[in-house]
Amino acid sequence: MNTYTIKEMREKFDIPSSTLRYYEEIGLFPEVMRTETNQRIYTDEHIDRLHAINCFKRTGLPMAKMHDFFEYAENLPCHIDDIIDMMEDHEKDIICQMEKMQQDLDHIQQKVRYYNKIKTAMEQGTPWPCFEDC
Amino acid sequence: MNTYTIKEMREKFDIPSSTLRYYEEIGLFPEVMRTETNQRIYTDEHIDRLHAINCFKRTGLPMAKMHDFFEYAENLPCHIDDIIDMMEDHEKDIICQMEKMQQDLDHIQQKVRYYNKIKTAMEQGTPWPCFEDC
DNA sequence: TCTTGACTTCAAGTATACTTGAAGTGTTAG
DNA sequence: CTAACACTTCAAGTATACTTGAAGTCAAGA
Repeated sequence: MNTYTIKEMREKFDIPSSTLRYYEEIGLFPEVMRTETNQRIYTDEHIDRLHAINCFKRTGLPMAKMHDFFEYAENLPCHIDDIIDMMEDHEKDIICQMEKMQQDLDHIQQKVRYYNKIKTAMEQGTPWPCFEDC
Repeated sequence: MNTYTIKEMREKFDIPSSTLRYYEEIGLFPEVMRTETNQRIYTDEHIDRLHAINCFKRTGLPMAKMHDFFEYAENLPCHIDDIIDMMEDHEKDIICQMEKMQQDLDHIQQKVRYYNKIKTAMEQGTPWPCFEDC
């Protein structure tokens, strides 16, 4: 099993050490071992956990729910239905977010086209397009 | 031009009135007119603005940048390049978010499959699958 | 050995985006 | 006409997710 210092962790994930200590403090991390001089030693388990946290974070799962998730995962026999429900709900939520995100992207691209047309019109002195033209 | 009370606005967008007042306070809204008794009157311009704010918000554009955007849009001849840059950057950012979101969705779907396999194994008393099986 | 820098704890501070409360004015149904 | 409720302002409070600072310990090179 590989081990990592806090420096290696922060460099691997490009996050401040304070964030790693914070995640530990709020109980998002499995127990972190220490050297004889009290410095943190992380393992591959922490690497996996941090990947999961980042995935959940990017997809908008609040930390309180991540906390529940990791608790369920540590006691699967009692919480198999809870964890499945949570993940299926989150899956639906992400799909919903992606659909909205696609629509929002369409709107932004429409704006890009519109303002580029205006720029062209400004440079050539032709009349301004209206927004509906896009 | 249609007009709307604060009640109509909050029902149309399903947001609290306080949010509408807040957006106005921080300058995200065009001037809001009042009745003789000082109550706010919104117009279609505010409807459009609120749609834009929601689109920007969902795609992670901070309010400070929305503020700049609306300022640029009100003075296009000076800021046509700024507004195009901002929208093209935001477009790239959204595309990047969508790619990550798709990967994150894959991970979540993998978890859903994995925990469902475990549930089946639990019910049938067969050995637990390992995570790599998914 | 000294000094520079990294680590530690713990408490307090910050950023973003609102939300709530108090105190007052206006509006409407019975 | 009064009760109940919606609106107003302004200041202060809240939630989430960290970040920073102070004070101290530890480590490694000149």
